[in-house]
Amino acid sequence: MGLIPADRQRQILDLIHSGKVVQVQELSERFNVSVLTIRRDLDHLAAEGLVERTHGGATLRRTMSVEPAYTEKALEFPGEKRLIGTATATLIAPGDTIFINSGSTTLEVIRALWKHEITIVTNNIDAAWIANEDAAFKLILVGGAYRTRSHSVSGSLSECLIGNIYANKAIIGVDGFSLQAGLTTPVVEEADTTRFMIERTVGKVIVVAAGNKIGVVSNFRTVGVEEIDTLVTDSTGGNMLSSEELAALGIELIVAE
Amino acid sequence: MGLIPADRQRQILDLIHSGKVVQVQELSERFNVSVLTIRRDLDHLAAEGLVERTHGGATLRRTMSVEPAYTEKALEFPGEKRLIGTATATLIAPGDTIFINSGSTTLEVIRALWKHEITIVTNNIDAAWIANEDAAFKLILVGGAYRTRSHSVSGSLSECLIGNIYANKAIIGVDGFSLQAGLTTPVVEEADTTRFMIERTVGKVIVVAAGNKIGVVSNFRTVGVEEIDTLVTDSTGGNMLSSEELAALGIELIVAE
DNA sequence: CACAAAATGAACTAAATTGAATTATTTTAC
DNA sequence: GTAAAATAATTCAATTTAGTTCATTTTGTG
Repeated sequence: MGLIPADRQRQILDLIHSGKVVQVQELSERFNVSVLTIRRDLDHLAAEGLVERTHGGATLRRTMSVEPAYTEKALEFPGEKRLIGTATATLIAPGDTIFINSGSTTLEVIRALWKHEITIVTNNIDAAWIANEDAAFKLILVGGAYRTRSHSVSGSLSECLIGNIYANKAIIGVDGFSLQAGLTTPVVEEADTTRFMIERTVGKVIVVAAGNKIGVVSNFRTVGVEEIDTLVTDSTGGNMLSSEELAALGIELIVAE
Repeated sequence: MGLIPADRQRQILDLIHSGKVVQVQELSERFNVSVLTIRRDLDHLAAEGLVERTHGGATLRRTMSVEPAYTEKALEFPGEKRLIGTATATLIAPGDTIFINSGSTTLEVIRALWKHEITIVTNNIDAAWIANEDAAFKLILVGGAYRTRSHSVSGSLSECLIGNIYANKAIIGVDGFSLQAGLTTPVVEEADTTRFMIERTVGKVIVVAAGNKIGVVSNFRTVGVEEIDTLVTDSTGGNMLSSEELAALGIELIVAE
């Protein structure tokens, strides 16, 4: 009865994304299939790089050498991202022109900004779905080569448009935030575009990062932490960093909760 | 009492959009047709990139979990536009780099091109929904100010990116096509962007227009008919124009049916 | 009306999924 | 450290689903 493999695997993925560490035994009872079937499901998901297999179950993937598919990431920590979005929106003043790079966290910031009378310049194509006729902000999309995995554009073609704009704030999402290694992402084009945005920003550079990004180092460096003015994170991230240490680097810490 | 295939497939698509996963068995009972027919329906939808087939059913494409309401919206003459899209796709060769402007008809062309190994440069942001990991084309989105109404970008910022590209074909959708007034649209920025695309095209300029656009004159002129090499329209449009008259202007007429 | 094209379903073969039994491996307990 | 328990890998048979080919029905067109 009941479920086809695709459906079962989707539900398992949802469980993992909602924070749980799933166990083979447990899943076997929940779906009324043998442990063998569950094991094969998890192997299948692991082969696609969606989860990380462990003994007795599976967890969220921890290494980030390949760019995760956008929709997988968007489901991680939705509550925290929304809080970060709301907190970040309070830093924005009417009339601002803001660079925002791609990522699910920065998309939440854009969502929180929808009644602000500002100009948003972004390479996050999903911003277009938030900009409807009721949105108060003006949206300028950066052009360039479209990458399916991140729903964003980047590359050298992007720079000719960004080069025509000076913003007075930048909101930057990252895959890794480390005091030693700085801001890092798994895709070199994304790093280039983000760096170029930061260069063209005359005001504050605000980094938004959920707790699972803090202390992480991905493949390509965007800029060092010295370029950063403000870090907005969640309580998990706040516990991993000290306000004093950041203040010494000239970074203001904001914990969204 | 049957449903025509297109209708059934549309309902299946709706089910997938609301419930994420459908099963062949289940659908077979619901629509009172054999599992074989359902399988063929799902294959058909999968061939168009609308769903992802799995064992026992089909799921939403993982790369586009939030489809914009826009595509659900009942379009005018969806059948004719799809025919025009398919007919236009046959004019495109592997390796081509193509400018495509915005509009629902050109979006259908992009949909028909999803398995072509080409480079598409467009200001139609909805193209991002068609470009998923299975799409064969490379997508370059033009940047610029986003207009909610048309889901497109245009304006002076667009031109710096277009100015870096020479395409060997252009596919142009219009709001009005008239032998006297040329190509016209209701938005001046859109006219500018389209004109700039045509200027940067070294090969054929292909206009796609459903029959209801033929003989219509809108507010702003893009270019005159002398700039056009090919017109693709439906049977309604074909009846309103004579091949000979167009040939005298150097325009090839293609009627999609 | 005749004809071509598409849609549908039946019969059959191929492939994938599933679970049981068995053996190997890792983890846990002592 | 070793033994016991749990988890994983392997092989195999049963079941379900998918792919193929063909005949029948429906639809569209001149």
